[in-house]
Amino acid sequence: MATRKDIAEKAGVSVSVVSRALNNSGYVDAHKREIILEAARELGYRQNPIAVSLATKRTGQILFFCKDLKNAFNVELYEGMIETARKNNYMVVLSGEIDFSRIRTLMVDGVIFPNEVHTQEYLNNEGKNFLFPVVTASYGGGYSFARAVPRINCDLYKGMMEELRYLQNRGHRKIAFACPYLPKSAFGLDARISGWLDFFGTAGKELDRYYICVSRYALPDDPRALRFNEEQLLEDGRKVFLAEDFFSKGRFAAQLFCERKCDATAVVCFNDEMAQGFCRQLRENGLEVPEDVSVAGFDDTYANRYAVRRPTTLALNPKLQGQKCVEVLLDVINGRRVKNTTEIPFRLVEGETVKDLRKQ
Amino acid sequence: MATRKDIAEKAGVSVSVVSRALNNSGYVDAHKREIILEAARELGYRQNPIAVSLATKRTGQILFFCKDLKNAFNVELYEGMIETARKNNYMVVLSGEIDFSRIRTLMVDGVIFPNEVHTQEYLNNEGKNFLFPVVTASYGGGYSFARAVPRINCDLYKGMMEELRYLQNRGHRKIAFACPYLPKSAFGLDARISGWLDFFGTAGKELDRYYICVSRYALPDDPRALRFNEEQLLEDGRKVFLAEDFFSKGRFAAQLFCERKCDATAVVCFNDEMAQGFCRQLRENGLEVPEDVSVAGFDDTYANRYAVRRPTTLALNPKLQGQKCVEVLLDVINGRRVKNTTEIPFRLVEGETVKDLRKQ
DNA sequence: TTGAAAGCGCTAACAT
DNA sequence: ATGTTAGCGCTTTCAA
Repeated sequence: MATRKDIAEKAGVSVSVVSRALNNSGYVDAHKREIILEAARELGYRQNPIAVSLATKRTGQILFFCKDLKNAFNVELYEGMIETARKNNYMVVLSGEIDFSRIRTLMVDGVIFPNEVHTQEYLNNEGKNFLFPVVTASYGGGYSFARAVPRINCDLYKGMMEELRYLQNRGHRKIAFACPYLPKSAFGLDARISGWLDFFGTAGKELDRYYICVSRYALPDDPRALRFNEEQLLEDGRKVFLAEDFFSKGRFAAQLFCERKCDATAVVCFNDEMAQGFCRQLRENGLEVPEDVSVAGFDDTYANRYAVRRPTTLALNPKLQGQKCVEVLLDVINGRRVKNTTEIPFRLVEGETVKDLRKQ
Repeated sequence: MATRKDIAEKAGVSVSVVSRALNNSGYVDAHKREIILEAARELGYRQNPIAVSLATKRTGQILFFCKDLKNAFNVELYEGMIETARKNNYMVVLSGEIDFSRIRTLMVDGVIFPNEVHTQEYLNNEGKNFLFPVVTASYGGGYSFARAVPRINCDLYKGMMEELRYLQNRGHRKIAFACPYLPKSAFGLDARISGWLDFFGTAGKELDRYYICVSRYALPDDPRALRFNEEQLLEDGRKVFLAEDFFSKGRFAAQLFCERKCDATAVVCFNDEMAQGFCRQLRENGLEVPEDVSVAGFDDTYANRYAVRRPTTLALNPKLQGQKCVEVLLDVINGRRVKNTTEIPFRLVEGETVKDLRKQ
C-alpha cells in the first residue's frame, strides 16, 4: 500500500505538498500538482482513512442505533439517513448493540437513536456523564430526558387525534385501539396512547373494553401473549432483543377483539403491520374489513404493499425523518446551533379499510 | 477524554505498562495492575478505536455491500452476519455505494458481497489490481470471476431441480417460471434459470410459453415493465439503484400469465415475494391458489408471514449463510486457509399453495 | 517486570 | 510556494 511518503519520494517533493495537492488545500505549484497526481495514480494510491481520522478527530461515520431491520419503518428511516449522509461524505453504520458502554469505542462521530425509549435509557446510563453528539427520532411521546437532546419529531399525539377525528367524521363512535404496550409504562408514554385516551377522556371500564392490549404484562395468564418478541441468548447469558413481530401482534389483537365480542365499529392499530395482521385475523374469523369492522393504522411503509386492501392510515415520512436526523446530527457534530425539535409532517391517507357509516 | 498517558501519570507508571494492563497482554505486576485499572475507572477512560486501528492495522469492521434492505433476504443475511461478527468483536457496516473505488477508503478489513453479480462487477473494476479480503454469498450461478473469491454458496440449481421434481411428483407436467430477468444475460446466468431450462430441456417456442419474464428488456414495448426498480438520481447525474420490488413483479407476472392464457398447472416464482405477488394478482383475476393454479417460490423469509396461504417454497438459510460469510471472511482477514466454496443446505417446505393433481 | 522509543499514515502550524 | 516538525493515541520491540 503506497503512502503519501512514497508519492513524495517519487515526485521529489515533501509529504506536505503531496497532502495539499491531494486534498486541494493550500498552495501548490500547478505543475508539481500534476506530477504528484500522476505519481499517486501510478502507485495506485488510496488514502488511509484511519490515519486521516486519527489526525482530524473525525471518522466520517455516524451510528444508527437500531436493532430491528425487520421493521419496515426503520428501514425507511435508514434509507433517508444514508441519502443525506452520502451527500456529506458520511457513512451510516448500523448496530443494535444494547451495551451502551461500547458506543464510545465505536468509530463514529455521533449517534442517532430511533425513538425516545432508547434515548432515555442511554441518557440514564452511559450518556449521563459523557457528552457525545446525539439526536433522536421521536414521536411526541411523554418521555423525559436527563439532558437536552435534539428531537426529530413526528407528533403522533396530533396524528392520533386526526385519525380519530377522521373516523368520527365517518360516523364511528366506538373506536378501539390495538396496542402492543400497557397504557402506563415505567419508561414514559407513547403519544398514540395518550392521544387515544385524551380523545375519549376514557377511564376505568371503558378502557378495558376498547383498549386491546397484547402486552405480555397485560395478559400474564395468556400464553399466547409471549411469542412476539424475537430474542437471542448470548454466550454470556444476556438476552438481546432482536425484533418485534407486529403482524402477529395484530392477529392476536383481532383474536382478542373477537373473543371479547368488542362492539367497536372501528379499530385503530398501533402501526400498519399490526393493522395488516388485525385485518388478516378478522377475515379468518369470518369478519370482513371494512364491511364489518373498520381498521386504520399508522406509518404507511412499503410493507403495505402486501396488504389485501389498500390501508387507511396516517402516513408518516420516515425517509424525511431519517434525512433530518442526519442533518441535525451533523450540525451538532460541527458545533453549529440546532433547534430542540424539528417537526416532521404527517398526513392521513384514505384507503379501503374504513367504512363510512353515514352512507347507509 | 482521558488517554493512556493520563492513566500512566496518575498511576505513576509508563504507558506501556498501562497498555499491557488494559489489554491483558504481557507482564504486569498484580498490584500495579489494580492501581492502573482503578485509575482508568476514575478517569472514565475509554480507548480510542481509531488509534488502535492505526497501530494494529485492523478496524474491527467489515462491510456488507448491500443496497436493498427492503429485500427480506438481505435483512436475514445481515442478521446472521452481525451475530457471528459480534462474537468476534467485529462490526458489520452496511453500504450499497455502487462506487467500488471508495471501498478502499472505508474503514473496513474486508467486504461481503451479497451475490455473484456484484462480485463479478467488483472484480472487473476496482478489485482487479487490488487485493482485499472479500467473500461472496452465491447461489450456484454461472458467473465467472476474474480472481478466486470464496463463495458461501446455496446451490439453487439443485434447489430448482428439487422443487420441480416435487411438483412433478404431484402430477404437474406444465410448469411455468416467473422470472425477473432474461434467460440470457451479459453478466452470467442465475442458477434457477439454468435449472429450470435444463429440467425441461426447453427450447424455442416452449420457452416463450412458460418462461414468464417481466424484465423490461424482455418487454420493451410494455410500459408496465418499467416500474419495478426504485432508483435515485444523484446530484452528479448518476443513477443509483435502490430496491427491486419483487412483489409487484409477481403481480405483473400473474397478469401476463392470465393475458397469455398460459396452460401451466403450476408456476415457480423467482422468490417468495414474487410468489406472494403472483398469488395476489391471480386471486384478483379470479383464479384461486392452489385450486386453479399451484405456486411455489424460493427463500422462506419472514416476509412470508404476510402471505394469505402458507407458501410452498424452497427454504434457504440466509441467517446461516450470513454467519458463514463472516466466518470465512475473518479467516481470510486473519490469513487462515479457506475453502473455495462453503455449501449452505436448503430444504423444501410444504405449504398450502401447491395442489396434488394425483388426488383428483 | 518495566519503560523508552520508534512507529502507524496523515494533518496542520510554522518557519523558510 | 514548500518543507520541517510535532503531534493524534495506541502498539510493540527491545534494552534495562
